[in-house]
Amino acid sequence: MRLNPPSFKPLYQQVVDALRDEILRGKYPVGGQLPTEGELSERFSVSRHTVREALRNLRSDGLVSSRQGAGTTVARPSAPSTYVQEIESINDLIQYAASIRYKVDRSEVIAADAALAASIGGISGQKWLRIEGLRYEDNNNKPVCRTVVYVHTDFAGVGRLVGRRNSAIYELIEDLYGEKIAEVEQVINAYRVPEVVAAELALEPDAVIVEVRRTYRTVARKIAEVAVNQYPADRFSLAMKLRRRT
Amino acid sequence: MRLNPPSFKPLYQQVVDALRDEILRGKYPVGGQLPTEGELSERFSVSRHTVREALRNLRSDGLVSSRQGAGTTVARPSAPSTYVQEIESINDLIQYAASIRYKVDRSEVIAADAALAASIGGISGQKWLRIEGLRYEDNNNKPVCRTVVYVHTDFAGVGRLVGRRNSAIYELIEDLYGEKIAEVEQVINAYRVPEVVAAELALEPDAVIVEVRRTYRTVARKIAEVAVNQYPADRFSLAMKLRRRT
DNA sequence: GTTCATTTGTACGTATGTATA
DNA sequence: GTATACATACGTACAAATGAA
Repeated sequence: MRLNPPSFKPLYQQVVDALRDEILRGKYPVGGQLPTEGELSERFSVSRHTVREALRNLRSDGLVSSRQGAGTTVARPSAPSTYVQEIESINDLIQYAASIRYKVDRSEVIAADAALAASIGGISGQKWLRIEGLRYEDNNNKPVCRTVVYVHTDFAGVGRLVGRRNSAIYELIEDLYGEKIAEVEQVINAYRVPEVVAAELALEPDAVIVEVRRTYRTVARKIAEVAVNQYPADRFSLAMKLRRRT
Repeated sequence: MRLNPPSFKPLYQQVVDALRDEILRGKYPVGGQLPTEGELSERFSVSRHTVREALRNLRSDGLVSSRQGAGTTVARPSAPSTYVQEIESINDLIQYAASIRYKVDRSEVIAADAALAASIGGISGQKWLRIEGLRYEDNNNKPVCRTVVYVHTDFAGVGRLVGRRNSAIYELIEDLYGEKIAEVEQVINAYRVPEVVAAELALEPDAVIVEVRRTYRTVARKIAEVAVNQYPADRFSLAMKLRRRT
């Protein structure tokens, strides 16, 4: 197989497309070896430099992994869906958030009742800035996630920036108040969708929700923010990779 | 400023370190311009190729962003917060497993059909040792989890030890074969319980399942084992703590 | 256990294309 | 329109890790 001369894509992108397609079709099965850079260079009639640029792209998509001396192996048959969260660091949470639109529906200061206090931590009667909104994928009117964030009133000043600046709320807290987040606790649950949420997310009444709740704590272990994200289960999966210390 | 000759790091990494440090110290403020590739090349006395490799690294960390014709601008003042999974070793993943009984129901070598191959990775027709079982809490006859493990046939010898020795399957693989697990990928999904699983777990037909799938890979990125755990959602939540690296 | 061919990683040089200001 | 700066793409060479002989 050769590259298509009348294509106006860059060469390396054509190589990416060709290899991605072949991986998806099973020509190079998961766990199998890709041809060496030299072989690919010869086959596509491009320089090794161009092949390496293509492989760099595939690696950054998580499709293949290369090891010096051992070649390049296929890690996955296709790129993870856009709804998949890949978590290796908290940074990945932000990048994920950056790619989708966030629309704030309500923003108000509330006092926690007993149920909420138990749910997010803190004491009954404590005041929180509650920000509720929906997240949308580009060019799609169906929301992919419902988000309710509770911000400690000490940091309520972030309220006017949320939805404007395209950064995570915890980053706003760090920027505005200089208070560093030291620890994030993440809890995952699943349940049948409550009626009110089904309406907002345009789901069937018997749909399943995955809830990802993140509690952000400062170095003093004070809760700065609690973010509750509700995803339709059929459009969500959470992936994380754990590497052994070397 | 020049690079340090007695350093044993790759040149491009030294450039990364130098620029990262300068960005952090405010020499190049957020929103400001980095010197051009040509200038950096001259200043560090390295080729433009090496400078580009360094900038590629900074870009992938989200510190800078480049636009053709317009130069490279600083996007963030510091490396995006490096949080790490508090899970110290992969071992902590299955720590909970020790406290609950595991009963193997079936253990057999199977050939993966297309669906299974797509699901766990690997190619259609590939042979796997399939171990199916249920987990019980102490003093409770209702199972808390259904587990299906697929072990690469290279490590099929672990089959006779599973359920006898009270250790994780991946540990058995390491012990018996000396093959080290380097990486574990964990994927979480939720869905309505399939009929056959509902029966095994004694669940209502409309119950919700949380599935935690772990793929264990060797240093060569070969899949050694895939473990699929299915929990009733109402009895399950997954918590993890991410802590900022100091 | 050592050697050796293979394969990716690092690093240099050069040239041209294309978006930006 | 012109100069600038990054993007793409060719070439070469050697280093380092891997795995098999």
